[in-house]
Amino acid sequence: METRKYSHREIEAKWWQKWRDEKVYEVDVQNAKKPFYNLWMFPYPSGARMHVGHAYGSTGSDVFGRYKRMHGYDVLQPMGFDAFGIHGENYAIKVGEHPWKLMEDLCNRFRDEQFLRIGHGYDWSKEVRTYWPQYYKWTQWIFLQLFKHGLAEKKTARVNWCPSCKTVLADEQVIGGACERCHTEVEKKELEQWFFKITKFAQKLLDDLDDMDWSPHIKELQRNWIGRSEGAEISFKVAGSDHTITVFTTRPDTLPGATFLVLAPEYKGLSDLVAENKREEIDAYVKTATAKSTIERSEAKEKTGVFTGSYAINPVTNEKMPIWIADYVLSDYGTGAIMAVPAHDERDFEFAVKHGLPIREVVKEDDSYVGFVLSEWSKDFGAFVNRLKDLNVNFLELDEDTAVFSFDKSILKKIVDIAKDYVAKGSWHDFVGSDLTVVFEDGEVYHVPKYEENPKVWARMCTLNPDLKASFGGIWDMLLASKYQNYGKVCFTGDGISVNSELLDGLSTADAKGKVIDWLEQKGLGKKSITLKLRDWLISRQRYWSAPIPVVYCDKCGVVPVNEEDLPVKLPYVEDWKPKGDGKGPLANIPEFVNTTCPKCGGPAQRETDTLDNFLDSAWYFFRYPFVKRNDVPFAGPGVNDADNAKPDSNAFKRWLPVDLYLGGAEHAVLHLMYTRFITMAFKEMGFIDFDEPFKKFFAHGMIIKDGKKMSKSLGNIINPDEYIDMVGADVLRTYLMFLGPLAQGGDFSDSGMSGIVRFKNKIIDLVRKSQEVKESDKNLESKLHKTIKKVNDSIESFKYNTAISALMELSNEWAKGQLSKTDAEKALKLLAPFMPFITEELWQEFYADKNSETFVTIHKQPWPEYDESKVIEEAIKLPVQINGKLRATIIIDPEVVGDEDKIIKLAKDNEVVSRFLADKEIIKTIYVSGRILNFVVS
RNA sequence: GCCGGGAUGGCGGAACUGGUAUACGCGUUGGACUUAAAAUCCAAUGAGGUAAAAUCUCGUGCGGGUUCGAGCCCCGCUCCCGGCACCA
Repeated sequence: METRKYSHREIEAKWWQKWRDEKVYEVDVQNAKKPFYNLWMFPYPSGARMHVGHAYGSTGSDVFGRYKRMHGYDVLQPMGFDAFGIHGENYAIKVGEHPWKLMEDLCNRFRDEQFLRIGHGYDWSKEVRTYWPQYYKWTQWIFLQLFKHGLAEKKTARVNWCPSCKTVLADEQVIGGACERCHTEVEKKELEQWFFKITKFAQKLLDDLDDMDWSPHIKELQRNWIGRSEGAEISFKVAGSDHTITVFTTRPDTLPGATFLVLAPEYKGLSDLVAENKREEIDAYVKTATAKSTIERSEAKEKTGVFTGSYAINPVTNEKMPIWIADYVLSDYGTGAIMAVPAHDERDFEFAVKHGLPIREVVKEDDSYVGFVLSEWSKDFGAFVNRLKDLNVNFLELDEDTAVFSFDKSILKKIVDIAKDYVAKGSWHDFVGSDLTVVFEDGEVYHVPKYEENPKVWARMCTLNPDLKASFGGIWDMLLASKYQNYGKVCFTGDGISVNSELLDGLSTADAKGKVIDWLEQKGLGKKSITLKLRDWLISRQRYWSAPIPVVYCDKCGVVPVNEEDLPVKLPYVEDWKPKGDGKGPLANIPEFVNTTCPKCGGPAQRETDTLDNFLDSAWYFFRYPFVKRNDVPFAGPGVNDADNAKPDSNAFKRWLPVDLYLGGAEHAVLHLMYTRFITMAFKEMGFIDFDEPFKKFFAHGMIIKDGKKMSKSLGNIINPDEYIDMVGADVLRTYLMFLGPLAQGGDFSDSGMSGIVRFKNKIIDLVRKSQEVKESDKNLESKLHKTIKKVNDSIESFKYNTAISALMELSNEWAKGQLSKTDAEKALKLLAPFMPFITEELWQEFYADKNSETFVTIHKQPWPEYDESKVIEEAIKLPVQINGKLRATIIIDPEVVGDEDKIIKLAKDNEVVSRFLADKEIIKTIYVSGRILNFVVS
């Protein structure tokens, strides 16, 4: 057959232009009948081109959108650019261009040279760019709403300062003590800044997660980030003064074991507690400690600290507790002060050992959980050793009363069984070896690693059990001589039974916590309390390329918000926009911007010169897309604009939110995704919307790496999708990327596998062409087609596009050997359309489109093929036959007799191989799983 | 250290609810076509075993367990990836 040439360059350009000109993917938000909001995280341009990672995620989203569109949904797939803010500005500094011009150029290029060519069904008529004034006007409007509702406030706090980016950062934007953008180590500074009160919603942010249809690991990351800890606040009286010190602890049950208090060097009110003769020493310590960075502090090998000279009183024991300051206590978690319980906290323990502070044990490990050797080893000892010798157990006798064993873990079970005999006989209560400690309690087996690896456990065992210490004197002495000697003292951090605690004695940790909290509440000394790691969202930035915070400072009226009708507060175009690092934003140097009049009294006033964190821009952009044409409201919802509700179209508007499906990278789990949830909750609280969560479903796609490493500019291993689009076409690149593995997993980019996709594409072209004259499909091939429809449906819906593609490849392999009718070939073509939008359009237009149609009709809006179970032929089943679980034969059975167990057993027994294996054997049991497997259990 | 996720041929990965492990693709080898190459097509391809076979043995990171039967479930490890990290 003569084959027409399909140049991917030609046809791909032809179709994306056609789609654009015919507005194929534009959605009428007001009149859409079946809305589906399909969102992918818009990118931020921080380089010259998009890389293949963007192509991967966006294709993953587009495939789903196309699938839904062919199911008759009005799929809104908008796109825009998160081009305001620090990442773009840093790039502008690097290339030495003004961000206004640079961002406009970059975004145009991303859109026109990359996104359009890759064949995504984006509705560009709803494009959003966060730096456009018509967009950031509403970002500022949101700030004003939060301010008016008490969700934004200006306060002084110790904040993160990035010396390289020359701005403050939110906690979420500090990764491992370094700036999220430039990886410079951040400093802590005490500054007055604007915050959003995200902590107000902490509990809701946590609770909602339980029922949300989000990738589970993302939910877990958010839970960890919120970091909820339940415990108690306890107040301690300072001896000889009116002061009290309040601490937070998750272990109020250990209060009787608290032997000293430790305050952070930044503790407020510290100077009131310092004894005169200690003042100099303390000042010096505070000075060195605060000069250290967070990283330096956490990496300190030794726990340093200084005694203040003051004492607090332990309310349970009435003993004096020295008050120390030490930099291992963090000022910005809890109350900045702790009660130290060295017996049950490793850090306190280390500190106590170093500074010679008392250690009081108040929790004992529950004996019913771990027990030790109690009885005489001599009893049945020799017999036991003999039995172990047969098992290759290394036996080492330290002295006549002390025995150490080592053995391979593989024989643990056998040793346990032997030892159990002795336990059963009453000879021993437990069994201990040097490799393992095996404890039987109600048949349970516990296991403790080698003492060299876990000396703490051994030290604890010996301390808690004097008998053990006596019988293992050798090991005990070795421990004391070793580097682990510090652990010779008890430091048990788990739950157990309270001891030495008077009112709590004998209670389990959980009960003791409850009881001590009741006791404290009665005495007015404390209460149940919850502490979070999550802190309020710091939104001030001392940078140029962002939306100015819309407030002014008036000498008379104080902090005054800008009137809504005066928005946007425009970011002035200036030549000198680079950050100075003086703690003020570049806007502070522009008098025309700074000097204004007070919106309230009309008097002279100064504008706020900090700008908004760009994460606010992206925290609400999905609200804007459907309503981007509306300049009167940011988005439509019940409370946004009452007048709007009077319009007949308002309901149509509202149907688009929340977003049906959001796809994006996991790297935004605690930044962007937490902020979007907060803003949505704030909108709800302010009455603008009537739902709590922004996305019905969120799916995290994986990352594309190169040779096992992240793609990065510094490694120079960034893959540009453009060259592949040139070389093999967007259809092949898309399908190749989706074929790498499940979408959640990402993949390692290597172009070696791409040739398989090229072959597959060419094969489909040939097959569709050859089917044009075929009137009727082969029955078995039609059956395969319908199985494929089902498989493709299931695979796409669970984002396992790789298996959808492999199912289509299987179909093509069989199709090459048989005939599909012209109509069935169209079905196959449609199944491929989400992956290869261009070639499927080309073929469909050539062979299937109505040439007389006046309007343009596209394959991408054709109905998706229906799965017809009646077309699926039940083929003869190859039934595996096992004997004792081993495959011995497969028998071919008619699908009609699948349910007839007796007949199948007979058939199996007639099989030559089976009968050979069954000869002379007694069948004990026969297991038949209908149509799946037949297993004979024989003697 | 803590919390997640993972480990399957030479490679990327399949495998329904515990039921024939390695689908699909790449690569490799051999063959056809060709003057030749590319492209295309056909065949083989987990390891061992054998003259060749075989439903002969072994095989889903390691050691155990449950089960007629385990890649999948349970217990204990190792390694890799991601996140958090002196968070009381």
